[in-house]
Amino acid sequence: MPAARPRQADATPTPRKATPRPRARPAAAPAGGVPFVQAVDASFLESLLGYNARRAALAVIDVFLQRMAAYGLRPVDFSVLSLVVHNPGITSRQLCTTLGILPPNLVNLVASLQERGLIDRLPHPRDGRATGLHPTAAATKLMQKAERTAADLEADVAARLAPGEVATLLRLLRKLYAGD
Amino acid sequence: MPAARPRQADATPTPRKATPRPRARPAAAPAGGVPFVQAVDASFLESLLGYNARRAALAVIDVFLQRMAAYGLRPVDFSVLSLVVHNPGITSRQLCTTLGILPPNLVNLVASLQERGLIDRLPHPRDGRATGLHPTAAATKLMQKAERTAADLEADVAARLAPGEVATLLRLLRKLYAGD
DNA sequence: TATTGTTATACTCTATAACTATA
DNA sequence: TATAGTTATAGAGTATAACAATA
Repeated sequence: MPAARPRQADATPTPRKATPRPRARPAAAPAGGVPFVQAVDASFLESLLGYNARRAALAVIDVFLQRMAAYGLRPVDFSVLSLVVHNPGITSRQLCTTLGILPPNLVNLVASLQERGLIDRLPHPRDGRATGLHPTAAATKLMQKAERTAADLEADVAARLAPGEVATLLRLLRKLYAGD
Repeated sequence: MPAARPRQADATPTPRKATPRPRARPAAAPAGGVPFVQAVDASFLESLLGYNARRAALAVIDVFLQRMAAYGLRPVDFSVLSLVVHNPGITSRQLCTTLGILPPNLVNLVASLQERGLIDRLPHPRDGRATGLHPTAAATKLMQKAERTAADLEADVAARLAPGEVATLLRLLRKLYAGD
């Protein structure tokens, strides 16, 4: 990464003027006037996988966010707790690798869950450098409900698709990021 | 949101102790000892659409980010410029609605593109409150190459899928966020 | 020497309130 | 009054460098 990308820099003073644009395919404008847009044409963007995958992810995650608020869990909290419940003794490093979180950014997240009484931290039995993360009884109970809610949400979203399309979609999505 | 999430606070002293966990399905640990994890089980998360859609989006966008760096364009810059090129005279409001960006966050973005000589701003011919955004010749030239690069990238990603699966994937993704 | 976990820090992204000019 | 654009600002999310303890 080259740095921060300056805001006010300059490089190009932007003199270029406002070429009257003689008759260059007006978007939705009259004859020779300044064109304006009535209906936005986003067809090119909509042809891109990244654009569509991001929009779909945001739509699903938005619903996820709303329903998990009842448990005081953001998506990342849910992900971490789910992994801890299903993998008692998992280390921070393993969480980071699995979820793509950087270690410094996991510290406060885990500390917060510990303060809420959802995670116990015990010395790792094989590696003195590491700390094992263990679900408390409260966490196990909470995640039973939360994962049920997630499954319900999944069913609701699946209702937008035809039977079998959910499995197809999951399979294709996994093929996209497999190996990353 | 309750605030900043305290660092060392306390609230719950986390006494809960380390329940020896008699024989409760050890993740990968021996008999009665503290369990630890050898291979992380992420099967539940991997069954969720949101999780997979997000990972796929991030994987694709990451490649996008790398290749567009050659043009000095982040994904959002590409999206904005693409819409401006295909919709000369589009307004900030129309960009925000199409891309899901909040107006205050578009201001510096557009200003930056204008400083780079890629966008001209002209008064809207029908609405005195609005400003039409127009591509400069440099922007048109740049986006011809950038959109070609995006199409190439699309083909590379599509190589991971069988013929026809890309169309299927796009169709299913759109069904997920349709109406949002 | 390499790795785990941590602190401090900085940059980016996203969100809200409030203001102006025009419709 | 409602909308387009803007400013200022706050809050998440994400990133790097550097350190202590252990492997």
